[in-house]
Amino acid sequence: MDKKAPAGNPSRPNPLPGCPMAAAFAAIGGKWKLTLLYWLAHGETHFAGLRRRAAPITPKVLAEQLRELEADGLVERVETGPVPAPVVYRLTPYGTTVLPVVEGVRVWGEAHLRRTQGEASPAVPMSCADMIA
Amino acid sequence: MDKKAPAGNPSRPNPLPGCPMAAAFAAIGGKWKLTLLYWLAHGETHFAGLRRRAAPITPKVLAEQLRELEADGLVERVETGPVPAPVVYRLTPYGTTVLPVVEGVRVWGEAHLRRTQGEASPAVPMSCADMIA
DNA sequence: CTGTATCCGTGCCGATACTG
DNA sequence: CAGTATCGGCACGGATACAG
Repeated sequence: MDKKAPAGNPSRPNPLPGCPMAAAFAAIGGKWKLTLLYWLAHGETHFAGLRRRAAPITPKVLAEQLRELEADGLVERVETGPVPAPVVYRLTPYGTTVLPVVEGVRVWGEAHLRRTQGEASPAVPMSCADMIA
Repeated sequence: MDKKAPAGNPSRPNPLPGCPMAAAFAAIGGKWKLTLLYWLAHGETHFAGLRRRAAPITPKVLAEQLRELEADGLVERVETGPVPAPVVYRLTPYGTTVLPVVEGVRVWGEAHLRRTQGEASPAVPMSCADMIA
Protein backbone atom coordinates (compact mmCIF):
# COMPACT_ATOMS: atom_id res chain seq x y z
CA MET A 1 0.00 0.00 0.00
CA ASP A 2 1.43 3.21 -1.03
CA LYS A 3 1.63 5.53 1.83
CA LYS A 4 3.96 8.22 0.71
CA ALA A 5 5.93 8.60 -2.40
CA PRO A 6 9.06 10.62 -2.16
CA ALA A 7 9.94 11.15 -5.76
CA GLY A 8 9.43 7.66 -6.94
CA ASN A 9 5.72 7.61 -7.48
CA PRO A 10 4.78 10.41 -9.78
CA SER A 11 1.13 11.21 -9.54
CA ARG A 12 0.70 11.58 -13.24
CA PRO A 13 2.61 9.48 -15.70
CA ASN A 14 4.76 11.26 -18.19
CA PRO A 15 3.11 10.77 -21.57
CA LEU A 16 6.38 11.40 -23.37
CA PRO A 17 9.04 9.59 -21.39
CA GLY A 18 12.22 11.54 -21.32
CA CYS A 19 10.72 14.80 -22.41
CA PRO A 20 11.41 17.56 -19.90
CA MET A 21 8.40 19.55 -20.97
CA ALA A 22 6.05 16.66 -20.56
CA ALA A 23 7.61 15.78 -17.24
CA ALA A 24 7.16 19.31 -15.98
CA PHE A 25 3.65 19.40 -17.27
CA ALA A 26 2.79 16.19 -15.53
CA ALA A 27 3.97 17.66 -12.27
CA ILE A 28 2.76 21.23 -12.40
CA GLY A 29 0.39 21.18 -15.34
CA GLY A 30 -2.76 20.69 -13.36
CA LYS A 31 -5.31 23.39 -13.63
CA TRP A 32 -4.76 24.66 -10.13
CA LYS A 33 -1.26 23.54 -9.30
CA LEU A 34 0.56 26.70 -10.22
CA THR A 35 -1.92 28.72 -8.27
CA LEU A 36 -1.60 26.46 -5.27
CA LEU A 37 2.16 26.60 -5.40
CA TYR A 38 1.92 30.32 -5.73
CA TRP A 39 -0.11 30.66 -2.60
CA LEU A 40 1.93 28.14 -0.72
CA ALA A 41 4.94 30.29 -1.51
CA HIS A 42 3.40 32.89 0.74
CA GLY A 43 3.66 30.60 3.66
CA GLU A 44 2.11 27.50 4.99
CA THR A 45 -1.63 27.32 5.07
CA HIS A 46 -4.25 24.84 5.86
CA PHE A 47 -6.87 23.27 3.73
CA ALA A 48 -9.48 25.90 4.20
CA GLY A 49 -6.94 28.62 3.64
CA LEU A 50 -6.07 27.24 0.27
CA ARG A 51 -9.69 26.82 -0.52
CA ARG A 52 -10.32 30.47 0.09
CA ARG A 53 -7.31 31.65 -1.81
CA ALA A 54 -7.54 29.34 -4.73
CA ALA A 55 -10.73 30.72 -6.02
CA PRO A 56 -13.67 28.46 -6.70
CA ILE A 57 -11.87 25.20 -6.29
CA THR A 58 -13.86 22.36 -4.83
CA PRO A 59 -12.59 20.33 -1.89
CA LYS A 60 -12.32 17.23 -3.95
CA VAL A 61 -10.18 18.79 -6.61
CA LEU A 62 -8.13 20.62 -4.03
CA ALA A 63 -7.42 17.39 -2.20
CA GLU A 64 -6.51 15.68 -5.45
CA GLN A 65 -4.13 18.36 -6.58
CA LEU A 66 -2.55 18.56 -3.17
CA ARG A 67 -1.99 14.85 -3.07
CA GLU A 68 -0.43 14.95 -6.49
CA LEU A 69 1.84 17.78 -5.49
CA GLU A 70 2.70 15.80 -2.42
CA ALA A 71 3.41 12.69 -4.45
CA ASP A 72 5.81 14.69 -6.57
CA GLY A 73 7.59 15.94 -3.50
CA LEU A 74 6.67 19.55 -3.98
CA VAL A 75 4.33 19.95 -1.07
CA GLU A 76 4.43 18.63 2.41
CA ARG A 77 1.49 17.83 4.58
CA VAL A 78 2.04 18.50 8.26
CA GLU A 79 -0.41 17.62 10.96
CA THR A 80 -0.08 20.17 13.66
CA GLY A 81 -2.78 19.17 16.07
CA PRO A 82 -4.16 15.93 17.36
CA VAL A 83 -7.89 16.25 17.28
CA PRO A 84 -9.31 19.15 15.35
CA ALA A 85 -6.40 18.35 13.08
CA PRO A 86 -5.48 21.66 11.67
CA VAL A 87 -3.34 20.22 8.95
CA VAL A 88 -0.81 22.52 7.42
CA TYR A 89 0.46 22.42 3.91
CA ARG A 90 3.81 23.84 3.04
CA LEU A 91 6.31 23.76 0.27
CA THR A 92 9.12 21.30 0.57
CA PRO A 93 12.65 22.45 -0.12
CA TYR A 94 12.31 20.81 -3.48
CA GLY A 95 9.01 22.56 -3.94
CA THR A 96 10.74 25.89 -3.69
CA THR A 97 12.72 25.06 -6.78
CA VAL A 98 9.63 25.54 -8.90
CA LEU A 99 8.96 28.99 -7.59
CA PRO A 100 11.03 30.69 -10.26
CA VAL A 101 8.92 28.90 -12.83
CA VAL A 102 5.75 29.88 -11.04
CA GLU A 103 6.88 33.44 -10.84
CA GLY A 104 7.88 33.44 -14.48
CA VAL A 105 4.50 32.18 -15.51
CA ARG A 106 2.75 34.65 -13.28
CA VAL A 107 4.71 37.61 -14.59
CA TRP A 108 4.20 36.64 -18.16
CA GLY A 109 0.55 35.99 -17.46
CA GLU A 110 0.20 39.47 -16.11
CA ALA A 111 1.73 40.95 -19.19
CA HIS A 112 -0.41 38.76 -21.36
CA LEU A 113 -3.43 39.86 -19.42
CA ARG A 114 -2.66 43.48 -20.05
CA ARG A 115 -2.04 42.72 -23.65
CA THR A 116 -5.28 40.91 -24.28
CA GLN A 117 -7.53 42.98 -22.14
CA GLY A 118 -5.75 46.24 -22.20
CA GLU A 119 -6.71 48.19 -19.16
CA ALA A 120 -9.88 46.28 -18.60
CA SER A 121 -8.51 44.36 -15.68
CA PRO A 122 -9.05 45.75 -12.22
CA ALA A 123 -6.66 44.94 -9.45
CA VAL A 124 -7.14 41.47 -8.07
CA PRO A 125 -10.68 40.87 -9.10
CA MET A 126 -11.08 37.31 -8.03
CA SER A 127 -8.51 35.65 -5.90
CA CYS A 128 -5.08 35.74 -7.40
CA ALA A 129 -3.03 38.66 -6.25
CA ASP A 130 0.49 39.62 -6.99
CA MET A 131 3.71 39.32 -5.09
CA ILE A 132 5.62 36.28 -4.21
CA ALA A 133 7.97 35.31 -1.52
CA MET B 1 -2.80 50.18 -30.93
CA ASP B 2 -0.95 47.13 -31.98
CA LYS B 3 0.04 46.73 -35.53
CA LYS B 4 -0.86 43.14 -36.11
CA ALA B 5 -1.49 41.68 -32.73
CA PRO B 6 -4.81 39.87 -32.70
CA ALA B 7 -4.79 40.12 -28.98
CA GLY B 8 -8.50 40.48 -28.81
CA ASN B 9 -9.44 37.04 -29.85
CA PRO B 10 -8.01 34.73 -27.30
CA SER B 11 -8.28 31.15 -28.35
CA ARG B 12 -9.21 29.95 -24.94
CA PRO B 13 -11.18 31.98 -22.48
CA ASN B 14 -9.66 32.72 -19.15
CA PRO B 15 -11.62 30.73 -16.59
CA LEU B 16 -10.57 33.08 -13.80
CA PRO B 17 -10.75 36.56 -15.24
CA GLY B 18 -7.96 38.69 -13.96
CA CYS B 19 -5.83 35.85 -12.70
CA PRO B 20 -2.40 35.92 -14.30
CA MET B 21 -1.88 32.21 -13.77
CA ALA B 22 -5.11 31.31 -15.44
CA ALA B 23 -4.41 33.72 -18.27
CA ALA B 24 -1.01 32.21 -18.85
CA PHE B 25 -2.43 28.76 -18.67
CA ALA B 26 -5.08 29.56 -21.20
CA ALA B 27 -2.40 30.72 -23.60
CA ILE B 28 0.39 28.23 -23.12
CA GLY B 29 -1.25 25.52 -21.07
CA GLY B 30 -2.10 23.29 -23.94
CA LYS B 31 -0.56 19.89 -23.89
CA TRP B 32 1.81 20.61 -26.74
CA LYS B 33 2.12 24.35 -26.71
CA LEU B 34 5.27 24.59 -24.68
CA THR B 35 6.87 21.96 -26.82
CA LEU B 36 5.84 23.72 -29.98
CA LEU B 37 7.14 27.04 -28.74
CA TYR B 38 10.30 25.31 -27.75
CA TRP B 39 10.89 23.97 -31.20
CA LEU B 40 9.83 27.16 -32.85
CA ALA B 41 12.48 28.90 -30.81
CA HIS B 42 15.00 26.95 -32.82
CA GLY B 43 13.86 28.65 -35.96
CA GLU B 44 10.97 28.68 -38.31
CA THR B 45 9.65 25.39 -39.48
CA HIS B 46 6.84 24.11 -41.49
CA PHE B 47 3.94 21.95 -40.56
CA ALA B 48 5.64 18.67 -41.25
CA GLY B 49 8.72 19.80 -39.42
CA LEU B 50 6.76 20.46 -36.29
CA ARG B 51 4.99 17.19 -36.68
CA ARG B 52 8.25 15.35 -36.72
CA ARG B 53 9.70 17.24 -33.82
CA ALA B 54 6.67 17.33 -31.64
CA ALA B 55 6.52 13.67 -31.12
CA PRO B 56 3.36 11.74 -31.76
CA ILE B 57 1.13 14.72 -32.26
CA THR B 58 -1.65 14.30 -34.76
CA PRO B 59 -2.21 16.80 -37.55
CA LYS B 60 -5.54 17.83 -36.18
CA VAL B 61 -4.21 18.67 -32.78
CA LEU B 62 -1.14 20.31 -34.22
CA ALA B 63 -3.29 22.54 -36.39
CA GLU B 64 -5.48 23.38 -33.43
CA GLN B 65 -2.67 24.30 -31.14
CA LEU B 66 -0.96 26.30 -33.82
CA ARG B 67 -4.11 28.24 -34.53
CA GLU B 68 -4.53 28.95 -30.85
CA LEU B 69 -0.96 30.11 -30.54
CA GLU B 70 -1.56 32.25 -33.57
CA ALA B 71 -4.73 33.69 -32.11
CA ASP B 72 -2.80 34.66 -29.02
CA GLY B 73 -0.19 36.39 -31.12
CA LEU B 74 2.62 34.07 -30.18
CA VAL B 75 3.11 32.37 -33.50
CA GLU B 76 2.96 33.65 -37.01
CA ARG B 77 1.95 31.73 -40.07
CA VAL B 78 3.78 32.67 -43.22
CA GLU B 79 3.00 31.30 -46.63
CA THR B 80 6.17 31.11 -48.58
CA GLY B 81 5.04 29.49 -51.78
CA PRO B 82 1.99 29.68 -53.97
CA VAL B 83 1.07 26.16 -54.88
CA PRO B 84 2.67 23.40 -52.91
CA ALA B 85 2.27 25.93 -50.13
CA PRO B 86 5.23 25.31 -47.93
CA VAL B 87 3.84 27.28 -45.05
CA VAL B 88 6.28 28.40 -42.44
CA TYR B 89 5.57 28.91 -38.77
CA ARG B 90 7.65 31.24 -36.73
CA LEU B 91 7.56 32.98 -33.41
CA THR B 92 6.31 36.50 -33.37
CA PRO B 93 8.27 39.11 -31.45
CA TYR B 94 5.70 38.76 -28.74
CA GLY B 95 6.09 35.04 -28.93
CA THR B 96 9.71 35.36 -27.95
CA THR B 97 8.65 36.87 -24.65
CA VAL B 98 7.48 33.47 -23.48
CA LEU B 99 10.77 31.81 -24.21
CA PRO B 100 12.16 32.47 -20.75
CA VAL B 101 9.14 30.74 -19.35
CA VAL B 102 9.54 27.87 -21.75
CA GLU B 103 13.18 27.56 -20.89
CA GLY B 104 12.42 27.73 -17.21
CA VAL B 105 9.90 24.96 -17.48
CA ARG B 106 12.22 22.89 -19.59
CA VAL B 107 15.12 23.25 -17.19
CA TRP B 108 13.02 22.44 -14.20
CA GLY B 109 11.47 19.54 -16.07
CA GLU B 110 14.90 18.16 -16.75
CA ALA B 111 15.81 18.33 -13.11
CA HIS B 112 12.52 16.81 -12.16
CA LEU B 113 13.11 14.05 -14.64
CA ARG B 114 16.43 13.23 -13.11
CA ARG B 115 14.87 13.36 -9.70
CA THR B 116 12.03 11.02 -10.43
CA GLN B 117 13.78 8.63 -12.71
CA GLY B 118 17.30 9.00 -11.56
CA GLU B 119 19.56 7.90 -14.35
CA ALA B 120 16.94 5.81 -16.02
CA SER B 121 16.45 8.27 -18.81
CA PRO B 122 18.51 7.87 -21.93
CA ALA B 123 19.43 10.88 -23.96
CA VAL B 124 16.59 12.18 -26.04
CA PRO B 125 14.57 9.04 -26.25
CA MET B 126 11.58 10.34 -28.08
CA SER B 127 11.60 13.71 -29.64
CA CYS B 128 12.36 16.45 -27.20
CA ALA B 129 16.00 17.38 -27.10
CA ASP B 130 17.81 20.01 -25.16
CA MET B 131 19.18 23.41 -26.03
CA ILE B 132 17.35 26.50 -26.91
CA ALA B 133 18.09 29.52 -28.97
C1' DC C 1 2.61 19.18 -48.26
C1' DT C 2 -0.86 21.38 -45.55
C1' DG C 3 -4.26 20.90 -43.59
C1' DT C 4 -9.84 19.59 -42.53
C1' DA C 5 -13.82 16.34 -41.23
C1' DT C 6 -15.78 13.14 -38.38
C1' DC C 7 -16.09 10.31 -34.61
C1' DC C 8 -14.84 8.90 -30.19
C1' DG C 9 -12.52 7.80 -25.71
C1' DT C 10 -11.19 9.46 -21.33
C1' DG C 11 -9.05 12.45 -18.42
C1' DC C 12 -9.97 16.47 -15.83
C1' DC C 13 -12.68 18.77 -13.32
C1' DG C 14 -16.92 20.02 -10.82
C1' DA C 15 -21.28 19.72 -7.57
C1' DT C 16 -23.36 17.73 -3.85
C1' DA C 17 -23.53 15.04 0.04
C1' DC C 18 -21.51 12.70 3.72
C1' DT C 19 -17.88 11.19 7.43
C1' DG C 20 -13.82 11.24 11.15
C1' DC D 1 -11.87 21.56 10.22
C1' DA D 2 -10.25 18.14 6.91
C1' DG D 3 -11.23 15.56 3.98
C1' DT D 4 -13.85 11.27 1.07
C1' DA D 5 -17.76 9.28 -1.88
C1' DT D 6 -20.33 9.17 -5.81
C1' DC D 7 -21.91 10.76 -9.90
C1' DG D 8 -21.67 13.20 -14.00
C1' DG D 9 -20.35 16.23 -17.83
C1' DC D 10 -17.78 18.39 -21.05
C1' DA D 11 -13.98 19.72 -23.15
C1' DC D 12 -9.57 18.30 -24.58
C1' DG D 13 -7.07 15.49 -26.98
C1' DG D 14 -6.61 11.50 -30.27
C1' DA D 15 -7.28 8.22 -34.55
C1' DT D 16 -8.38 7.79 -39.03
C1' DA D 17 -9.65 9.21 -43.36
C1' DC D 18 -10.10 12.59 -46.71
C1' DA D 19 -9.34 17.17 -49.34
C1' DG D 20 -6.90 21.55 -51.63
